[in-house]
Amino acid sequence: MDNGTQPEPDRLASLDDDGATQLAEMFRLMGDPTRLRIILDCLAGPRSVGDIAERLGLSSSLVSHHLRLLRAARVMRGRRHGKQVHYGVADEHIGRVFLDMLDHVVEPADHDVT
Amino acid sequence: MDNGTQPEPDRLASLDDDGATQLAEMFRLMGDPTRLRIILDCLAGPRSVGDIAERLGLSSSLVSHHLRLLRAARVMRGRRHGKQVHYGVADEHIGRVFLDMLDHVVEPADHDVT
DNA sequence: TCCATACATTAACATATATTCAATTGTTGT
DNA sequence: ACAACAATTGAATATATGTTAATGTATGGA
Repeated sequence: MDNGTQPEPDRLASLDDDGATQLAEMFRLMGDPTRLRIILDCLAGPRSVGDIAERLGLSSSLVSHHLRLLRAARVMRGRRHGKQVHYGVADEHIGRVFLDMLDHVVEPADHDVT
Repeated sequence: MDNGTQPEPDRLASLDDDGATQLAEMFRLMGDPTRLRIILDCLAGPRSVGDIAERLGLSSSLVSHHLRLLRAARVMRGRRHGKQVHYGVADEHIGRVFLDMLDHVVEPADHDVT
């Protein structure tokens, strides 16, 4: 493994500061354990707020607060089904992001600093 | 587009709370605009702290501070070259994560809530 | 060895964010 | 219309986080 100079497409290099901020906003949303657990729970399929709350041991209020943020950022989507609102992940890119990140986390150490 | 029930591998569903926290930690690191810009700048190739600072218009101190966090999380790696330390992205998964997220951000709206 | 450079670390401060509790809105069934 | 359940919202607070500035530590040259 060389880890050389230009291994990735340069769509990223061409990102202006504004685009970077937008990206960061997304990552920030997933950077909270509670929110992440909510997302992960819904990856398997749409769930109601109450269900999520119960399964994860959180208050409905808290779940709803987080979902509002995720909704606003189009990470998740809600649909009414009778009394309940079922939430699911907005698109498949989101799932990919998690899988790649998971690969990174799992990856063996191999880091010497200096 | 159906956005159905099980579109993603279930490696994610099998994540325990601890794994979720670990993932979240990674995302949190990328959730800061300054840090993200630092990472993006280094995606094209290893750079010294001073270079990064100058190119992004930040103080060396600030850059160093952020790099320490990124180093600790194995997102970035540093190598001494004489007086300077050149930083680069730790592995290629990281680059992928950005690209997928970029796709998500770019994706057209298509969201109706309720 | 002495000095200047390049980076790292620490501590202090300001800001932002997650969480809880209470009140409210919306929906279904009687 | 009323009661019961579900979800949302708002305000208050505790905690966490980013940023800055000051100090410390290696490195390379004279």
